[in-house]
Amino acid sequence: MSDEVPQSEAAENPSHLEAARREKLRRVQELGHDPWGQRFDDQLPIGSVLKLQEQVYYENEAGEKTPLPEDREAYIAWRNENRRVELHGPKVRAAGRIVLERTKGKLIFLDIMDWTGKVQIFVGRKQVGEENWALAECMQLGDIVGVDGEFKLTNTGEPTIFAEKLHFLSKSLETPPDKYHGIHDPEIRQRRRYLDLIHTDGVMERFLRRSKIVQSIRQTLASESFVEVEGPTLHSIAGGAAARPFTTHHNALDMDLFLRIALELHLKRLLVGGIERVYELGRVYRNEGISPKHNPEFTMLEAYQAYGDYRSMMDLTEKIIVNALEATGQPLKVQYGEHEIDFTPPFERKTYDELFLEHTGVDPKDEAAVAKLAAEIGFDIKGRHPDVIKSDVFEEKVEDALEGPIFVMDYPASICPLTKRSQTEPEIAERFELFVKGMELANAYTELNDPDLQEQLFKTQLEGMSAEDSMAKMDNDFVTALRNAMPPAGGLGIGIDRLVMLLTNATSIREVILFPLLRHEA
RNA sequence: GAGGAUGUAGCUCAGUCGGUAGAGCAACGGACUUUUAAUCCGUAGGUCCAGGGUUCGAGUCCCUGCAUCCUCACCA
Repeated sequence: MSDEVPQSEAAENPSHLEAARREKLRRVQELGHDPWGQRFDDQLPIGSVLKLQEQVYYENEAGEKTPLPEDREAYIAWRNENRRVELHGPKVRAAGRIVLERTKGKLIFLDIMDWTGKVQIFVGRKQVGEENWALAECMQLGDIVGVDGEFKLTNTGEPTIFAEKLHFLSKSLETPPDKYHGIHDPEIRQRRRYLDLIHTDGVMERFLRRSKIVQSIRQTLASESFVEVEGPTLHSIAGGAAARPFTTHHNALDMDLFLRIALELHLKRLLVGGIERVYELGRVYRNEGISPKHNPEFTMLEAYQAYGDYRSMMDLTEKIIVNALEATGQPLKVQYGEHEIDFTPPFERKTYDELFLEHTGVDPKDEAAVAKLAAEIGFDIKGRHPDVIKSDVFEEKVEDALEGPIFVMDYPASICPLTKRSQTEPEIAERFELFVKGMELANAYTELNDPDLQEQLFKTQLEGMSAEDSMAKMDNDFVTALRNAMPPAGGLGIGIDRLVMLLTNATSIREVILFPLLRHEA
């Protein structure tokens, strides 16, 4: 490196904390080591290292290999009586980030952490020699280092790798957060998720668990012969749900486009095309408010099964959730905040009307009574469709009260423009929503496959409902697809982030999304 | 979009009635060969979120803006 190499602004004008770190970096280079490290083979995950503890032994007076007292107290007592006895343990190589450092004279204790665990490293000046000692003196909190050594116990019974050779793997130029308190500022936790993953207990576990849940869902669907596909995220008509879309533009085609708000309409086209069990697990985008339960981009599962109906989707929903619990090593009754959620199947199943009556005391079929109740709550009822009014009351009085898990079945048909009507009661749509802790977790229909009715419903804008609030957006291309015969089918949507919230005991959706949307930094 | 809370050293936080900016951790120098949030001695580190106002004097009081969190609204 010559002096003419341009340096970053930070390098030219470092804080005293950074200057100290750059000085250590320089000394690592002086010692002939690469501060940014090299490929490091054959290292054992720290979690696996810790499992080797039972292999630690000593030789008794007869020269026989003897295991150590298992109990830590007993070991310490034994050790105090037998300080001179040499311990033997397996040779290991490990790598990780330094999260704690204690120096004691010519000793350095480092705690290094990888994504499987944390282990202590003992560096004794006499034991490792001057070269390694000099390198160890350059190691700071936040640096990533490797070690070769013998895995055994200290006098206090701490499982420890006794360093024989040290490796510098990557230098941190930034000072890590408080080693005891970590990061409390939720803004830093979200903007700099890497620090959160390192320093906040449970964060790594939660995101690894999210991955396991998603993996399990794919397995469950595969075992039911569903095929995963990828539909377009750029739509010319943002249909399939009631939400405001994000808008964007394609320059070469000079074409306004929307980011998808649902997966539905393209998956149903594939049902027409003969992919009889099809699903997509992907991101959708809704230009709506942000809350502990809402992020502008979130992950959705939608699955469609030819020749099924909404009842088939209830069974599938239960399977997906129960398997996800099993895959993450959880019981069917999970703790969520102060409460317990019992996911033991079958989940409770009740109709919309039953629940309406139960929670309001008003007969849902009595339009006048429902309207009166809505007016009492404070809803504007003028010029609005009776079912829209009923739906408002339902959301206000019933949904939040549903502890669940409960399948709410049979919605008013007029608010479900993509759903097949009940054969016996045409004013009822074969639709369910799964509620848990007042949160809508899943939504499913017997899919409407009558192209004429679909076209008619797309045209019908319910009174008092804005275009954005309506799921009914004319999509001629989709209607044309239906004209080619879509098999009768069940369809299911599950909000993956919310499922992960429930299965990882998170109260905010931002705790289960790695990089939630934030405004520009102040 | 509305209301409330918060914003001080790299991190976690104090800061009284408006009167020269504080601690712990981290950093730097030193002591210590089985420590573990190690300990002890010493040193350094600040655009008090930003801008304006009141005042002899503002981290503190007032106004505006920005960001985060919470509640509500919209939504899944």
